[in-house]
Amino acid sequence: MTVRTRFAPSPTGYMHIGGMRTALFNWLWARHNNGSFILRIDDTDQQRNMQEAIGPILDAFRWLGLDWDEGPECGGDCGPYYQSQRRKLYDAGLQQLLASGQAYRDFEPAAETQAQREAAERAQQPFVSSRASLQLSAEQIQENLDAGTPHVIRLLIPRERQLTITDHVRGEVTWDCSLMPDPVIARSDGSPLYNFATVIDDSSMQITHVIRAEEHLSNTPIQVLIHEALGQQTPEWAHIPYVAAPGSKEKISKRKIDKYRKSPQFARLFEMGDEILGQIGLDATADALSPVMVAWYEQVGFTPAGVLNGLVRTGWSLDDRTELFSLAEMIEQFSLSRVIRSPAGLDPDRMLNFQSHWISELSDDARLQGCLGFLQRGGLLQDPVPAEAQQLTARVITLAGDRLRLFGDILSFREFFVAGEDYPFDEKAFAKRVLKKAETKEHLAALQAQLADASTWQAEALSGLLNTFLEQQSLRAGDVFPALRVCVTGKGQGPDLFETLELLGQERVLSRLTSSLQKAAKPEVG
RNA sequence: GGCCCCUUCGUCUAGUUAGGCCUAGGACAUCGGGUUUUCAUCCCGGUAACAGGGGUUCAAAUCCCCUAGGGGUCACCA
Repeated sequence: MTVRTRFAPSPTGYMHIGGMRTALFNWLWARHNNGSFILRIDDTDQQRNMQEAIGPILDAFRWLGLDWDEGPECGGDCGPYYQSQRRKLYDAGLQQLLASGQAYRDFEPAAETQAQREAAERAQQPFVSSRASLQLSAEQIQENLDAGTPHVIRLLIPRERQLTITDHVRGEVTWDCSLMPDPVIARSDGSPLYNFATVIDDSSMQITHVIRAEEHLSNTPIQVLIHEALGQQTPEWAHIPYVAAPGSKEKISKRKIDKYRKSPQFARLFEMGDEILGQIGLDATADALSPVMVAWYEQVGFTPAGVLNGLVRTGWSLDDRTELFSLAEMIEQFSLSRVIRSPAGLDPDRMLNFQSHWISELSDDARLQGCLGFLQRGGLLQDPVPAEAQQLTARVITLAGDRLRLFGDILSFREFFVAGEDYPFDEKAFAKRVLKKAETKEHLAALQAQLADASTWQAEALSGLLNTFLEQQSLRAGDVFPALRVCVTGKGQGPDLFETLELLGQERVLSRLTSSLQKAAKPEVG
């Protein structure tokens, strides 16, 4: 039998990082088995702008390169793929259960049921349905129906059952059905509830493996019972642990972003993001854009491979040594049996580490393409990027080397993209490397004269010039190089100085040196 | 509170199914050293864990029991 897995998001308008991990596991299991991956929109209770609500979700899949064989946009043999359009199927299932007596119309007022539930809770007893409506005669039921008395449809739980499932990650899990209330499967307006619609859909879409977060574990006995009542085969189950917030065991949630901002584990990631998002005109404090959302990673310049590797290694491992997985390797190696049982916290440091690895695997051109958009949005490059600006960018990227961990990091090399001095200037570094020793200014002035006379402005020649200068003046590299760097880049450290000078160009180096020396002459100003 | 799940270094994890190869391995983070004009990279090294208590056994991270802690879920949400 071909494996068919599904991911069934409700249209919320964003893609949660934990949900993405669940989707990835489903996708990997399908691909690993040469099966199909289905995307289904669980919108039984939503009535909002669908495009707006599912767009970001589909975008996240597309960005990560996770394709779906059936679902929105592409359709498929088991469509439609929106629950809101599958009402006929649900109604038929409901009729079947009603006819077979495995479900019943419950006319008990909701307030009454609620009161019973509360009473049971107060008495510290498990709550089970009163089933008062089961005592109604056929005539009474018809009268109620004719009178339009509101009622829901409940599944009749077989209370004598002990129900055991064999879960791919939890093993055997057993429930005592005598402790379960009869679940509502259709609202008083006749519309189906999640547990019921899901079962109908999983069955009619021939889903073989339901891989979902463990918060659904308690829904499983109900779903098994519905499958059985309908005479359907049950899919195989795999309840994977939810993704926890860094350094905690709590499910990561978009409602706790303020708390995460203050957590030491998360701090670095937020800082990096804020720095970048601020420069490209996005609101870094918006709840919709945080490391809880997949979109955030794209917006700050993660690569899909980095995010994917991070996700697959939270809650799953191959063995005791393999950390790096390309998408192809994940497909090859993924298995449900090696999913971890306990919740795994999202680890920002490892995310970053995987990201640095995968960005370094990219071709020069891919890195260039990734960075250009950030420079444009940051206002440092025009929209059609002029050829020479592209060349410059490519050279800055090469120079930056592994300092470029995110595409968005290119924005921290602003000094190469502006003609004037509109870039951050590290005053502390300036004070330490330039102002601290009086003679440094003289050295820089002498050096500037030589740089002004330089006829060839290339790294190699500049290296020669600078080293010769050191010899002439009997100085050490540390006496001049760091100072020169601060003067022309505003930074206390960075990539190779000679390459930096070459890329900056003679004109900018000289003018920035001039203004730095002016500044040094009157340090009290500013 | 009921039901269910989980518990190995700071973090992600290997080892638990078939007890001995585990004086518990790896990775990330961290600390120290080396390379480098600085930073980053890279190389070398260090710190650091079987939740607790009882059993069973020649032998337990691994099996059994109890306790504790953490979490999920208890809707006419999904």
